[in-house]
Amino acid sequence: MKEYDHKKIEKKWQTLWEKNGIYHAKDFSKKAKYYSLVEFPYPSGAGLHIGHPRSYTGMDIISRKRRMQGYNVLYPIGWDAFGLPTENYAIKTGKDPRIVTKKNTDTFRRQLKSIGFSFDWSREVNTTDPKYYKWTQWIFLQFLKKGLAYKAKVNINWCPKDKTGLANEEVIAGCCERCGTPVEKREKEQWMLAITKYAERLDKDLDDVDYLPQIKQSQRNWIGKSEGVEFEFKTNISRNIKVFTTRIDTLFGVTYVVLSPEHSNIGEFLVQARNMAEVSKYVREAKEKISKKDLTIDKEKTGIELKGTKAINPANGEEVPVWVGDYVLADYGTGAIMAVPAHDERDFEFAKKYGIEIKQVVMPDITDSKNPHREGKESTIRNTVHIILRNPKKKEILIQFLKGEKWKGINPQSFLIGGVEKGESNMEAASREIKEETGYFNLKFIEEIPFKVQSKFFAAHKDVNRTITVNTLIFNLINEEKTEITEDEYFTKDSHEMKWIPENKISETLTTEDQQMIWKCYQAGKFSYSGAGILMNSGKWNGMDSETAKKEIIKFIGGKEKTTFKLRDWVFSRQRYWGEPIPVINCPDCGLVPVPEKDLPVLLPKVKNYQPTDSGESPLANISKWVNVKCPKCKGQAKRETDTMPNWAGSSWYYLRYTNPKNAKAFADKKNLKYWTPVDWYNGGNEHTTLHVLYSRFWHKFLYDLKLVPTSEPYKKRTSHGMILGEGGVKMSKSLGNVINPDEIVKTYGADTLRIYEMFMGPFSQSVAWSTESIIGSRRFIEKVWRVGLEVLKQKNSSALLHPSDGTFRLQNSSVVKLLHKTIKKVSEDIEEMRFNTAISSLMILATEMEKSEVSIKDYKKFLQILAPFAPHVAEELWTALGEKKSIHLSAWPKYDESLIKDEEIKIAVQVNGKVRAEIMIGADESEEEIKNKAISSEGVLKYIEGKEIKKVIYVKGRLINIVI
RNA sequence: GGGCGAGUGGUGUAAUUGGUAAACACGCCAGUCUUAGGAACUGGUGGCGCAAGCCGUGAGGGUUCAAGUCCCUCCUCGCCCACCA
Repeated sequence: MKEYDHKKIEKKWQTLWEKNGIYHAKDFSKKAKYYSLVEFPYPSGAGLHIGHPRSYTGMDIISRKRRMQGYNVLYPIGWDAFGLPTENYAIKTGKDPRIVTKKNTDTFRRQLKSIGFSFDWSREVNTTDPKYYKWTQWIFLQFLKKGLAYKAKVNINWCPKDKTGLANEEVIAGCCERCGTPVEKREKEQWMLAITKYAERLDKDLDDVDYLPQIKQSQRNWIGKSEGVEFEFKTNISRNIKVFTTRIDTLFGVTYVVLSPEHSNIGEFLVQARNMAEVSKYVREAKEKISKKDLTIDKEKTGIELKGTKAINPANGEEVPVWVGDYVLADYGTGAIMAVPAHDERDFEFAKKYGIEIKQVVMPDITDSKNPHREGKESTIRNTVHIILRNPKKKEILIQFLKGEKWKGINPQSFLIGGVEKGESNMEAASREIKEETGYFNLKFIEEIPFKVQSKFFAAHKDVNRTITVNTLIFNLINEEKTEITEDEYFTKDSHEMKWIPENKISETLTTEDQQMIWKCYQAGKFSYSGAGILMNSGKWNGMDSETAKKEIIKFIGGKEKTTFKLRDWVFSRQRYWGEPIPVINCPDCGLVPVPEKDLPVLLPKVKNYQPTDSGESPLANISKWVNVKCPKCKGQAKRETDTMPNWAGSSWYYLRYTNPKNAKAFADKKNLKYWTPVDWYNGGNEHTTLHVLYSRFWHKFLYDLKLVPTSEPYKKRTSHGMILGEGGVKMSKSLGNVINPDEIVKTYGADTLRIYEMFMGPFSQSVAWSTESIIGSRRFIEKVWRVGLEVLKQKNSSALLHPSDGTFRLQNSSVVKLLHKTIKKVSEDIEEMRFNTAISSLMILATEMEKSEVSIKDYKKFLQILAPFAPHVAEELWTALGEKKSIHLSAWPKYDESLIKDEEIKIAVQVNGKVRAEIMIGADESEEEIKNKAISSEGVLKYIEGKEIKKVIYVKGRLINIVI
């Protein structure tokens, strides 16, 4: 053994590990099981992305550590191989996607193996394998049986470029997630999965899983649960209007009702309107606009009144006008709303635009600091400006500026330059200073300018923290050393709305006045208030708080309490070739007939042309031999369903298949599922938290209800990793030419270096920019480990240096041993928290120390063991060179010795008034008194405290001493 | 507009959760080795200052013996969602 030759070593061990099957998970082993999972990759033609190994190494480290801790670990891998890129490639080249997929998975497999992941390759799955998708189809049939898969004519999101329907989740800002083309709305018959039936549970059960808080939050937001009331407005025409609201307490403030242009019964309403022609025209145009969903168009709300139609408020019998407006969504709630402009910002905007009445019915509680008031609209209020200046140089500029003409109308009330004097509040100091400097203080100008009322106003003065903040605009001007501002600068929308926010944290006296002003503005209808409060103008409910009033009013009008969700049913069909065929037969007599289970899988036939059709049918529709079948029920002529499933289908249950991948009788045997599920730890990309994770939780719950899986949740714990960006922090992309090929890195630096580098480059959950320049550091570290290994080997071969009794090296340095045990502790803990970067840094420190001093074989081996999950090849090589026969990855994770972690002598810092002046050494069991005395009399400190009175001495155990004089 | 998160050396970042800011690594500088270049190793490397020392975690303020960390105001950036009644 001489040179560190990564190529030789890595190849050798990868082959041996595979041959010995050391990473194979054993079904039903008596050991405790541990199921760690990473998202299986989509095998694209570009090969493995440099980001893949990040997630995989992270979970590999955890899996390896678990094995060493004695668990029976399942760490599987497979291919999520159905999908558009492969299909598009097939269209372009005419190659069979099966062949393309085979080629791609071969590449991916080779690449993954070259990095030395401890996957159990014997359990590899592939979603495009008929033996796999047979069960995807089978699960679909169960959905169908339970009525959760259904066909419906829906307005779907249609991508004109990919020529396929998209789920809401696949539409990003109105564009196709894959190709960025603006999405159109098309009415089509589609297969749907009723995920909304599970919305409540998908939301609630998040309480019981260990997901990162952000992940839970975004799932919750996506599900979008909100509790409210559904009730009807009677009208003077033949049809009532059903609405949904979460703010029934504002019912008396309803001044109009709005229907969505896409409301299902819009036709009946418009024919009865006096201005029918106009309304129909509006509805047509609005629909058009919505269908384009072009987000570059301004989002101003538009609408038209249905002349002659009146809705009757069930609370007080008042008649209010009925409108059609494009800000009301057809597919949320009932497609119609009660509009309360005084208490809803959108209604407010609309009412202002069309001159509809605004009626306040909720009084904000302006003394309640916890008032959840959100935001208001433009209003007017006296402007006060408060300034603190620390820099005396800027003072002159400010004073000049204040004296300028432009500023005359809006004199600041106060500003502060030198700081607060004893016994003076900031306000007082400011008053004094401005008076001294400008003489302006006694002048009180009141100018009304628009501003945006903010919640802080209502919360204002409870917590009197007398901070006075610089008005940003002035501050900027001062910083730029200007003495004038132009008309434009002053009157830009920006400076008013964003910057002229009057200070709210000033004093009790001011805020009270402000509050009165706000109240006046509010009553004058200058802004809307959407928080809770006390009811007014609401008949017998006056004086009641919002929450109680809600309950009472529901009772009174007989509304139905209802929970709605933003989550929509899942559009499950795609008019594409490369997906699982939906196993259904359309019979003219029997209707939709499921393919009998014994006939599964419905194989995806070979076609000549993969091009999707403009009519929106899958290329499968052209294969008459495949399409035309006998109806399983009546044996008559029938046709196969030609839609395929989206690629989320196969990935919704793949983790179940790993437990029993070759089972031909079921998607997995119950015994296997019982042993292995749930997944103990699942790591994946952030982008999948609202799609894949939610979908698979839905499938899992469904299977749980059928008693086919033993747990109600699939994943016990979910974490996510950050992306790897290109050099300089931009996205890695072909067009930018900054894509890193993992093969190259493995070739020149080795798999261990790549693994160490990817784990060391930054916090695991955060995005980090790739830097080829920096990799060398990780390589140097491994070489250092190697050098130390060679030294240790020399010891082994010269027994003269060893104690015959226990084989420890004679010259062993006790501080290295201590460091080793500290490092074992730190690495063990860091791995659990996925703080791989700091774990590696402590391994680096230890390696450096070991190189400097002597280390025993025994201790060096412990070091190798904690290094092994990170750099498995080099650790294994050195481990065996030291005479071990069994793989290091099957050895027991080292324990640290508690007694070796404690230091007898600690270095602590001595501060005087918070500044470090000296360092002293103290014994671990010295008393506080002794330590304090030592600190006070230490050199370095004396000159600072000489002749001063010591007020206080603070001792922080094992850290520092602060002497206050 | 809403939600989540983040601002620390030339760079990636660390900081025992309020206790010596910059650990570890890249880069850079110097030295050793080398015909040379490179590699490797050793040392140095926040700013100002000859020095003692002072300043320093996006800006300003507050609380504290002590603030990167807590509180308030503001600015900037990233991600996700976006008329969800």
